[in-house]
Amino acid sequence: MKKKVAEIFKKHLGEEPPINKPKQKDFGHYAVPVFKYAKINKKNPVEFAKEICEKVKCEEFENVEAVGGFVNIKLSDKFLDEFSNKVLDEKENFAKSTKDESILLEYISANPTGPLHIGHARGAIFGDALTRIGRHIGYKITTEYYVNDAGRQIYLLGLSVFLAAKEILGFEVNWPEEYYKGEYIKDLAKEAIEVFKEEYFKKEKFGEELSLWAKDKMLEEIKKDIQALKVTPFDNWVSERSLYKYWDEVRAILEKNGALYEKDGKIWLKSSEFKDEKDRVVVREDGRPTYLAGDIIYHWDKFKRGYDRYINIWGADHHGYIARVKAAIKFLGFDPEKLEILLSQMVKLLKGGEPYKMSKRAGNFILVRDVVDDVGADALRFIFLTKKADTHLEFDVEELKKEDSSNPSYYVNYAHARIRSIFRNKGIEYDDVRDVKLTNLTQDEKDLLFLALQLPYVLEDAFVNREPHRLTNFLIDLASEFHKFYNKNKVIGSEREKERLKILAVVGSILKLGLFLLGIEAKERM
RNA sequence: GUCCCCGUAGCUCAGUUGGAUAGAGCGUUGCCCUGCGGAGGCAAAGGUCGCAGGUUCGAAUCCUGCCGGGGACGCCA
Repeated sequence: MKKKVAEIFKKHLGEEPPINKPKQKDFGHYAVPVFKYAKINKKNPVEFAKEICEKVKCEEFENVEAVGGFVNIKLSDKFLDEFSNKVLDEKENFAKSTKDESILLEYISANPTGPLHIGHARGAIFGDALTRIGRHIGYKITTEYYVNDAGRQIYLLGLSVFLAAKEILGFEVNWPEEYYKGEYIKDLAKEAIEVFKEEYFKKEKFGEELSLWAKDKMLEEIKKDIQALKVTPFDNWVSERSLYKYWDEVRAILEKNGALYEKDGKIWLKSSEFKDEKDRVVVREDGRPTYLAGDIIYHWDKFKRGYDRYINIWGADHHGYIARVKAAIKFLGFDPEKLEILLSQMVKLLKGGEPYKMSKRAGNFILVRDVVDDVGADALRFIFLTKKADTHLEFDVEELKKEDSSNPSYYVNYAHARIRSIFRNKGIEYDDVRDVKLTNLTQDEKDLLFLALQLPYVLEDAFVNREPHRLTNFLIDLASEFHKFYNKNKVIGSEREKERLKILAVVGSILKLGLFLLGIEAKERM
């Protein structure tokens, strides 16, 4: 719609001008500032706007007028009707598009040493919303979860389960400084006793088999958490452990490119040559590769798979890590510009005004599952998706339980349910009003319809900027416009009943599709 | 000390590659159902957009420097 307008202006200005939303509704649907073009043509902006005005008049526009240095445009009913039919014909396929870009999106990638906590949920929901929106508008997105199933943390997981099992069996246990706490460890320990038998835990030491078993169990839990959050299932699960066999090969490439040197018996990556503060160890004195080595192999593996773009969603606490990974990618001979790292900031959870504290190691973090059980996945998704992912977010779980307007997910759902209720009462469906011609639209009708038809641009905008919250806020706006309209204008029994039903059908379809792309179910009734 | 995020109404936050009189929800106050879902709507009140410069027709938005809040800076992963 916007594109069509831009094309009409292009004929007269030589290029597609910015098409803005006017600040005031009475100015029209679109506003085109012509200051820039007036300057090029050395004319007064006000005069120039008037000139352009005369040139762009056509049947697509009901009215075009110059105000100051702006050209304001009102779209014709015919134009709006055409797009409405498109919405009703295409239904859930509306605003679909095609793109050439292939994207590998890696997100969550939480350590398989415990269930997902609320911070992970934010990244999960953010990633899933991006995936849904991106796929809808045609990006070829592959989703991936990187499983950190190697290293010290996995050992610690095994140790924690081992000691917990000993304690259950009545042995005296000396807990080390660092271990995993929480009920889930005890649950794992109980199960481990059944699987590995009591004898196993009478020994002094445990083997890797216990760690790996516990890791697999945790991974199953994480998969359940992901499901509980209604996240689209991942395409790939990549194991860190399985990558180390390529280390020699990757190391050879790094050496060839002069990325490594030896010092103090360790091998270092010259990451400081690329914006990192200092060089980083990749192989320890004892020959064991560090976590960074694993990540270098992983990104080598990713880039070898040949995607156009790579997106990683990381917790904000990893931001210091970006420079070294990008440096490594450069040393491997790939283009680090293709890797985009999005950070999801901390979530501060409140309950009744009191702050919750989160800690990964301690047992007092907030489990995703608990919150989902408490408020539901939809409400949680909605609240996370109303804010930018890279800013701190604070919310009170009590707010999400409220079934009133203070809870935005109810507000939007209510608008949808209200529309569905109208059609239910009438005993008809959206299709039944598809062929109604929209003519002589009132200002209210136009405003509501026009807003609903913005969805395609909102989707592009939300994805390109990696900001799915733009879609969420759009839906809140649309719901609000609808409520206003409905309060003011009678639908059933009105002389414009058919036209209004068609408009509501469009709004209802858009609300449903928008919610779907956020991974939220649009309710028929509440 | 270095790096990242943030600073907009009492609170939580939007503000679309710089555009017209800066927005929403909550909270406060007052209204609106013989009208289809009042789980709504309308109105009032509430702002030096952290501060100071700069860029230009034009800045909450871009640049620089300060101030304030949060976070990260391992041979942990």
